[in-house]
Amino acid sequence: MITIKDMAEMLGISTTTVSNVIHGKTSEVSQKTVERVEKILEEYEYVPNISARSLTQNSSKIIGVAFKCRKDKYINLFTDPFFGELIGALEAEIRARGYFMMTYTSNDISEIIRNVLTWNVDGLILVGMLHDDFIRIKSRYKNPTVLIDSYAPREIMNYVNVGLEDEEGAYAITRYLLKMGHRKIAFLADNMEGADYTRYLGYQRALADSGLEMEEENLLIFHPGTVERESSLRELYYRCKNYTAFMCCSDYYAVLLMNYFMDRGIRIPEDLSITGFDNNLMSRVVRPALTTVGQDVTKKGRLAVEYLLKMIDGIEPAEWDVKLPTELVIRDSVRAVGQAAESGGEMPDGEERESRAV
Amino acid sequence: MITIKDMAEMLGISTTTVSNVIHGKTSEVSQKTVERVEKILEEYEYVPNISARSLTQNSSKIIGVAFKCRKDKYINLFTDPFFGELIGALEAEIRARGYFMMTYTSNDISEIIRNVLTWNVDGLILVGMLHDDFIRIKSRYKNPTVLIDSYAPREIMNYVNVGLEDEEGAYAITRYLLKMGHRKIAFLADNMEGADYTRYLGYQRALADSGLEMEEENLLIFHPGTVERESSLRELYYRCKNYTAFMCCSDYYAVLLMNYFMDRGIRIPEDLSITGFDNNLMSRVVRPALTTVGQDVTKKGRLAVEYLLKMIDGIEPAEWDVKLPTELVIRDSVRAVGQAAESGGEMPDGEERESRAV
DNA sequence: TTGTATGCGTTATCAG
DNA sequence: CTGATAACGCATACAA
Repeated sequence: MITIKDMAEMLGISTTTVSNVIHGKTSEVSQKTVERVEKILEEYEYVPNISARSLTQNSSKIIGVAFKCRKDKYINLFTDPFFGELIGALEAEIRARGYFMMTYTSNDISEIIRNVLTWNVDGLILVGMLHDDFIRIKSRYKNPTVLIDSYAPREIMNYVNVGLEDEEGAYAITRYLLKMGHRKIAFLADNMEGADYTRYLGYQRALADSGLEMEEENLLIFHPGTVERESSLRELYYRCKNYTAFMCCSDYYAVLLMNYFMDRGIRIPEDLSITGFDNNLMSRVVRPALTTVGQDVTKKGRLAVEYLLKMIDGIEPAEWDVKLPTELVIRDSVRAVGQAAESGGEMPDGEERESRAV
Repeated sequence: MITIKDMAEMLGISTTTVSNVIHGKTSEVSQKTVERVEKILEEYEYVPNISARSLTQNSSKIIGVAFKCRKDKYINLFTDPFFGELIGALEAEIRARGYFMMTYTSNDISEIIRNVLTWNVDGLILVGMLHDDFIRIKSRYKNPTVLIDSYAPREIMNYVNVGLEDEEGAYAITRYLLKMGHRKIAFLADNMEGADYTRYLGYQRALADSGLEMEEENLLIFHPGTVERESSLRELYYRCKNYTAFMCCSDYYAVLLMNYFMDRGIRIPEDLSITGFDNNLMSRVVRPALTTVGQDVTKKGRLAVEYLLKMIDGIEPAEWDVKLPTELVIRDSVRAVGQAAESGGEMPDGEERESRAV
């Protein structure tokens, strides 16, 4: 590893001059020196030492990306296609902009804080954080920060949240189910805060707009990590006769249910309709293909980086709460029932079915 | 951000003493001073500046993880559940050992080299590298390096490869198909090098052990990225009558085929048996659930880090070519045909079917 | 037991 | 146009 000092000595000039050439400040250097320096730069394949640069610049060129995860989901977090795509998008955009990505996955906020401070990262992207987590981080880390999919209150300034139109997405798919004639629609989630709560709001509004009342018994709320248990699934299996459709808050749960039910003789969608949320790889791969609410995860990642870098450059973002649109993705897991079926079960509002492909 | 110097001044002592306390060299410091320093350390929540530390130690505590990807797969790489799980496992292990992970995803090797050198990473984990890539990287980067799933020749020393018993895995699943009475077994892959070639070898050996000849027409080799094209799928659809089973080199291709065929009226496994490779999320989620070859991706990631850190600590690894075992995962995508069917189609060798769950 | 001095590689200031 | 020189934060050899 050759250093600036090495090269300066070899050429018998000062480190300043070499540094100037490296940074393209050629107006301050004679043409001849520039050429000599550039030659040796090439020859020895000089690569700057970022640690040293960070020290003088007080900037690391690192974007920290911190994922808060449940303890039991530790290793598996990125098995979830959503997180996989997100991290891929973040990495691509961060590197395209000349920064480096350092990821921390932990359920221990103070560990995240330590890492972020120790590396003096120029900016921070936070995924899966709750309100309190964010407050704690912000109290120690002062650089620009972007949240992804958080529903933190707006008391704290100097942050941007990049999220999803959860309410509208849930509204759209519930409305679709209603148009297909469904009246007993179960709502399945594993919590009632943040995104899932907002989705619940959309679900409820759609019902109300159709003159339907929210019924307590249609709300199927489990604790995180418990839906996949055999006992939960069995319970859902017994109760599913009460509904004609399940609206699930994630593709994962939808697929889980669908397979459990199908393996036990229930036909989807003939006997029961099911919808998901996210438009994951899974929802495409499964048969019947899942009707779901789509989001552009790649765009979400790209936008998060874009906003963050703007803030790093000292530009105040125009928006503080960016919400990406959702899209109703109609596939094969919902069928028309009752009146809607008799009238031919045609698509409402001219929405078109997606052509099938993995 | 408080520094050692700040604290030394506040206490009226030297930076050396503070530094010693921080590093637990308390034998060299009086009990009283230790306490004073520790108090201020806590109070001001001191966090070391790694850039500065890297500079003096000539070690960054960073493990670089570089993924080589096809240009068109750029962003989507981690959508693949395999890479998702792998990166999760790597990150967890790296951090548990007190290091930091920096990821680079690129199809440009020189970019990867630049990044690795610029950060002076202590060790490097390489995924998806071809032989030439590895040679190039090694010519400039001298620190310990671990390959994952590479089939590079052994000329270069100072590296460990963590891979899979591809040959045995392919042998096992082909043998299983043979026992189930299949004779016309197509082999589907998108290349004929590295892992896929080794799998081909296993496939061939199983046929030979059953006294069967490899037939040219049973080899379905496409170019990378072309299998998913409509034209390729159509071709496979037309040709599939010639076979009773497809052995695919990845779960992804198996699921792709299965859905394409099923959507066109072919029943799986009644009309056609299909097997995959990897035991991905997808293979579990799909119906019929996929019979496949399983591997422990999390363990693979953990082992890679383990070997790398050993080398960083100056310990010569006991093995240079670690191959993790595979496991035959029997689910529902293969049925018994011919004689095997008549004799009841029972499982060979007492292998048991896995109970179904997502 | 504690302190001084030096160097790691880079950049920036300022004087020549 | 060029070059000393100091500074970033930390660790360590050596001196006291």
